[in-house]
Amino acid sequence: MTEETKTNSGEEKVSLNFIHQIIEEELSKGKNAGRVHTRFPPEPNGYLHIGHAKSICLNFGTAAKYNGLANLRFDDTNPVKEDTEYVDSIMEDVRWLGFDWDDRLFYASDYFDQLYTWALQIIKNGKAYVDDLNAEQISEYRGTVTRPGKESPFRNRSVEENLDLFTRMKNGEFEDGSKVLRAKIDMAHPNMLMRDPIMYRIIHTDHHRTGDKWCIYPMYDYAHGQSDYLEGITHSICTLEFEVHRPLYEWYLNQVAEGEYRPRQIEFARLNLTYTVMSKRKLLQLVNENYVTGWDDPRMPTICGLRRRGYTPESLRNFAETIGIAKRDQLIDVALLEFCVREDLNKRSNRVMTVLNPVKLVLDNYPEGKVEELEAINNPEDPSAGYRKVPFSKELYIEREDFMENPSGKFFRLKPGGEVRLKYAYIIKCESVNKDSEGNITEIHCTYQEDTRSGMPNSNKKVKGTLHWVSVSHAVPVEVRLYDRLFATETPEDVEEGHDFKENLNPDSLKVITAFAEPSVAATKAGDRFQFERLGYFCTDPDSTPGKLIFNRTVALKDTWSKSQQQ
RNA sequence: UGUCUGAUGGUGUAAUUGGCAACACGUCUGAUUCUGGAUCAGAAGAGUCCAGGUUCGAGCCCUGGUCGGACAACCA
Repeated sequence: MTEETKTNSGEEKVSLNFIHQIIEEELSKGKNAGRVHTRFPPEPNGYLHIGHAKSICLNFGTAAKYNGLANLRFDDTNPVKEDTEYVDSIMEDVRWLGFDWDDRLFYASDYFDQLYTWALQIIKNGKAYVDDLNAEQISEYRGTVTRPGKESPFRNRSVEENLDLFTRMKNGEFEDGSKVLRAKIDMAHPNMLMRDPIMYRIIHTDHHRTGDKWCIYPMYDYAHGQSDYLEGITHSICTLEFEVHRPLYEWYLNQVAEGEYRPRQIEFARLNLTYTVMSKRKLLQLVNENYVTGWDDPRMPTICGLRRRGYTPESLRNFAETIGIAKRDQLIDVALLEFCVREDLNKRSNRVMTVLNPVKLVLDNYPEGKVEELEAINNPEDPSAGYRKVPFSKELYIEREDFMENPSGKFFRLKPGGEVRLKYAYIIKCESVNKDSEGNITEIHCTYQEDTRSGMPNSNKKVKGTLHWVSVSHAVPVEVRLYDRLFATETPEDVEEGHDFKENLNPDSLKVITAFAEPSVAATKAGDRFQFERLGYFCTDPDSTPGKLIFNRTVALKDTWSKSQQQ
């Protein structure tokens, strides 16, 4: 918890992240007339992931905290990479996370006319020129980090010639790559980005919004700050890799902005998670090469993947709040994310009994054909969730792992001669087991004590273990997709020369099994969330149909028993 | 090598004009429990990258190092 820490007196001691400290300092000086306005500016060229969620929470959260506004703006300045498919998914994801931009939906492409006009003005001021050098030459002329660049032979064209050439670029007279508009700054600048950066390039490609109206498109650096300026953004929050861009951001602004007001760029550290990759390029590779089923594969760190996995928006927002905002590189243990979902799901999801790896258990002294409808609590954390009935009969399934023939002392589930409680039902005692020719247990035979049923006089009797179960004749076979971490190593992107991050994929990241669920799940619809008692949190997959129910494991329950067994 | 930037328990984030290094996760005890979950109580774990300096007092200020990250696309 970073933003609020309770003191003993119960008052809130406020501890601000560095961005909020900056804002409060500015506010106290009356900067921007107390206005706080942020924006989330994705390029619509891919799906949003949990790193974006951090940024969304920061931008929208900051605006909300200071009674300000947050815009959604698509940074769509490169038509060859962008598509409306992504625009739609991004809007869906931001909304799903619980944020709203009201009527403040913008596109950098909304500003193409204004940007063009400003470019003309910058040319007139002698601060930009049309360069005929090709890409290779430009890169050559730019020099290196240790060696200054040299000026292009076209750098000193007259304003008139530049104006003429730029207009003709816009009119489509030149081919892609034949000319660019560059800012005239300093070819020897220690910051490479300031060595006459490109403002416009020629791309004869239809834009997903402006169609064929333009064949010249502004570069990120030229478009971004001006877009911020046009929208009245006060704090332009971005990730650390843009730190080097800040002088350029400010340079462009100073070419066109009037008056006092300037948006301010502030950078924070992007999110890295253990056992996952976050780079768009690598995620795309996983999709294209079919290592996952798509962008919304429940193992993906994308927002749509996490949604399908069963994560809640609340858990993601809480996660973002918990990890905080700072400038040092962060590698967050994915276990913290898992903690955040469990914490949320524990409070909100109804319990249900499902047996994943069944073994048959027969109650020898229970009447043949008898069925009892036992009352089960839907959610012990939420009394208002009520009760349901679960059928109980002579033949049941329990988890194979819940029985051991020769257990160690610490095992307090079912063992020969031992007693356990069947949840909501009776205390039973193991009498014998049947095995097949290979020695595998096929049936466990038990006796039950009638007066130990939940709620009955002798039900207080103490036993160490309580098992979940499902009645064989009432069980609903369901498909369960057991998801685990996609990668087997903590930092899958760290690979030695000649190796590929995909070698670090976890071969067991998905196991599909058929399980037996209690009949109450029959009415489930996609997106429903459950706790399968003693196993974990699961949600109904969109592939699920009434005839074939499919559940995804969101995350297993915290399991100190199996952890202690592994050691 | 240039510029920018950062360094606080295992992880992440705090520490207000310099004043007992705190919170969460994780770990370990114990209590409780019809989920080996949850809940409750408690404990261990850093002396703040290093070396100097200023000061009654430095995580914070100063000087010099060390180590990490970002940047050399007509991507964003």
